Amino acid sequence: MIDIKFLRENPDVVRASQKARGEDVSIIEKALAADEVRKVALDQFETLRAEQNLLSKSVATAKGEEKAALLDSAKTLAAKVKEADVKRTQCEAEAKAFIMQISNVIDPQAPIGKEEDFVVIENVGKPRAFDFEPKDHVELGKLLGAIDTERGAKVAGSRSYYLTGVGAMLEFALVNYAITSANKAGFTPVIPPVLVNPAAMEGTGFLGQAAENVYHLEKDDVYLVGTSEVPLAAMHMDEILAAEKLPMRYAGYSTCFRREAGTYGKDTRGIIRVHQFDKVEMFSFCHPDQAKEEHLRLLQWEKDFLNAMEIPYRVIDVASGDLGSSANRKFDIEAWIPTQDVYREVTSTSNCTEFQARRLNIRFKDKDATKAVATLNGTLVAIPRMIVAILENHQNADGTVNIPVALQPFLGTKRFELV
RNA sequence: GGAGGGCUCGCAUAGCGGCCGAGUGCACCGGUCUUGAAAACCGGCAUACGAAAGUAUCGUGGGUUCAAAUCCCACGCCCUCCGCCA
Repeated sequence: MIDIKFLRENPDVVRASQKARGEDVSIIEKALAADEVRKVALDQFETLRAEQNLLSKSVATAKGEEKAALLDSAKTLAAKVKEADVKRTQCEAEAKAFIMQISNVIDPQAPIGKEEDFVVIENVGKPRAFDFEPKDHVELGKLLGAIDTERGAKVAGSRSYYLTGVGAMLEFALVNYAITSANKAGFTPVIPPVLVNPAAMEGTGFLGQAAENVYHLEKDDVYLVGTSEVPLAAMHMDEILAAEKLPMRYAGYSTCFRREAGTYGKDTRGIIRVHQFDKVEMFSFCHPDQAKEEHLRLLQWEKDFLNAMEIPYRVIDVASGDLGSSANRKFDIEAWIPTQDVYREVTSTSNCTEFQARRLNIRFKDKDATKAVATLNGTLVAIPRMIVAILENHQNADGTVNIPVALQPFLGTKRFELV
């Protein structure tokens, strides 16, 4: 949710932001108008209510006929108050509905444009030159006994898979390495709930346009999270955090569930796009003035991870049109996938400034006031995509795969052998 | 799944339908006193919107009433017991 005061004072900035995102600009006039109507309705209600409170008090002390007369006028006033109250509630809901539709104001430094208008910030490492025909991760996964997509489909449908043998071990190694390094960097490791209530989902902004990609368990009205960002952000919902404790950083390990609606035919082979996967996610609550720096720190931790995995990648500054509604800037890291001959997104970090915290009502006390904190998130490792990158980039001609040095202690070997 | 009990300002509690946005204790902050501290004493201590007046908030939502923390209904959460269970 954007700051209504900011909107009132800087409608042009918000308008420009909406436009850059390719989103509805007219919503701003509607929101401002509805806000005016809301204020009038609120004022009318409050005036009547004040009158009623006053009158009610005099009823208490009055006696006899005087009391009867007062009661009479109090009754008619009560009806008016009720009417005004209904109207106020209505106007408030309308105004809020408009305001909630407005996305976060983009960072002026974010590139303007559509999905393809991202800016490459840097390239790290060089795509490997193979002196043999590289196999894709599906084939390698079979040879190593690591990935079984056929049985995944048999048992759970498309976009499902089994990680077996070294595939399962590789997940444990990746998670261990990720959590261990995050812990060293000062993150509190967290295993959050993956089944959350509507308030958590709504507050983190996943019930808007993103709703169709979320699994909902109707009978119990709970949701399966698509990322641990949801339970991590909602962890401090309705709390006032101690200013001196900021930034508060958490590394959450959880399963993520995604319906992948509307992606038929996209990445159907392998485990690039799946309904269920595990992920270690970084989440930070920080002072709004620190958000930009914190965002770069999250990006650096992501790069450290990719570097440790010895995988060539590039960092892109995501264009305005491709930002999530809560983010004001987003950096993606894309790993080189040899058999696709392209860079594919493996991690992503977003600066949500105070946008998300305002919805979730997460604040801190400043000298002069209680204000919303800034929230930021970033992927440390999303398992399937990292497995794809490792298998494909570190494969040998015979189908064996070399293990990055950083993971060797967790796996007790330097190479995955054929089964 | 069944049976009970509870949800009030950081914590613990008080609260007759009007004098309750709400008392008390603890904690916390400021001051007096003290070489310093403790104790004692004095004062301050919920949040949001608003320039202010004011309005709203006693788990949440509805209802009764001129008037609800207080009465009624529904839901949520917590606790205890029984059943089931990794």
